[in-house]
Amino acid sequence: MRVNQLADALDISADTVRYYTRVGLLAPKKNLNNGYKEYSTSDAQRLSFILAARQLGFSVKDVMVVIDEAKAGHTACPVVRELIKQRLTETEKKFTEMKALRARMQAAVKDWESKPDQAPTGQMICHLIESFPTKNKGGRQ
Amino acid sequence: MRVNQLADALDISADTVRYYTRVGLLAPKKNLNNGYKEYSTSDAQRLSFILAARQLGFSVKDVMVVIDEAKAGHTACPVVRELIKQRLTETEKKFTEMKALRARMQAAVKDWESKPDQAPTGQMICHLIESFPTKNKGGRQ
DNA sequence: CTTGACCTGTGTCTTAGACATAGGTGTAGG
DNA sequence: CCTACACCTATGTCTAAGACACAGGTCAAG
Repeated sequence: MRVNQLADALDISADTVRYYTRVGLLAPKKNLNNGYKEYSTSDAQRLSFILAARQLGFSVKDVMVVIDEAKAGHTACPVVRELIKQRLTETEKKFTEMKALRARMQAAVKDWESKPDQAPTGQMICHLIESFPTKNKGGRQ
Repeated sequence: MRVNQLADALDISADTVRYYTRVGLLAPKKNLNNGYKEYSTSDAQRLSFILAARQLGFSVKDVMVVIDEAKAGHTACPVVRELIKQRLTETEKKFTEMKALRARMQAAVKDWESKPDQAPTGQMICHLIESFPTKNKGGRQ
């Protein structure tokens, strides 16, 4: 199997396969005849695992840790449970931030629809942005 | 004003100030005596603008475009309205994806609490991940 | 003058691939 | 047998927005 065949089979880009190969998650043997990488069925199997893990929010490095654990013959389950809790915490945080960002952006879009254009001055670059209410959280004043 | 004073004043990291300087958004003059960068009040003012724009989801490159427009004497407002719509669309998309990701992760955490550890086999790396229900969207089969 | 704490600029590193490019492969046609 | 030409490949570089490491400079206390 060559890179594009594998990529097509799992519906991802060839570059993604190459990337996982580059970082050592996949280990195809190279065809000495033409230098092409030849992926085996077990590479495909491992790639499926990687994709499943990525779908669950694990980082590529996480996947490496998990696979190393399994290669050493240990159960990866405890590590997996620990890692996903960390990633979930991070995701929750980013999610909350993004929700707030989205709200700000929506408010700005709506607000700016009714406001006129204005030429820049020495002080102002864009009055739309500069006059938009800032939520300053750590209200030290 | 030196980099740390400016950073502290606006409650961001010195590296962020250095980054904006590096990409040309800030243009301090360098103290020929010691090579340090000296930020003026107008640098501080511009930095405030950058931060306000960043808070609204504009990319650093967006900010550069907006500032260039203003420096050319044109109103940046139309560009600003256009850009934020694009960014909002992207943010909505990422938000939706992240919401789904979060749901998957939460489900996985809960699911895995009750499942036992299992040693890796030649086929399985981690049964928790591999047996987790996959939402395959484009159900070609 | 020296010590030590702090500060600075510059260069490298990060994620997870996407993109560009030079060259190789394979097949249809001559 | 040889040439086009379409397609495929590996490798190297690039991305965003800073964080981090590090070697050297500055400044005040002693």
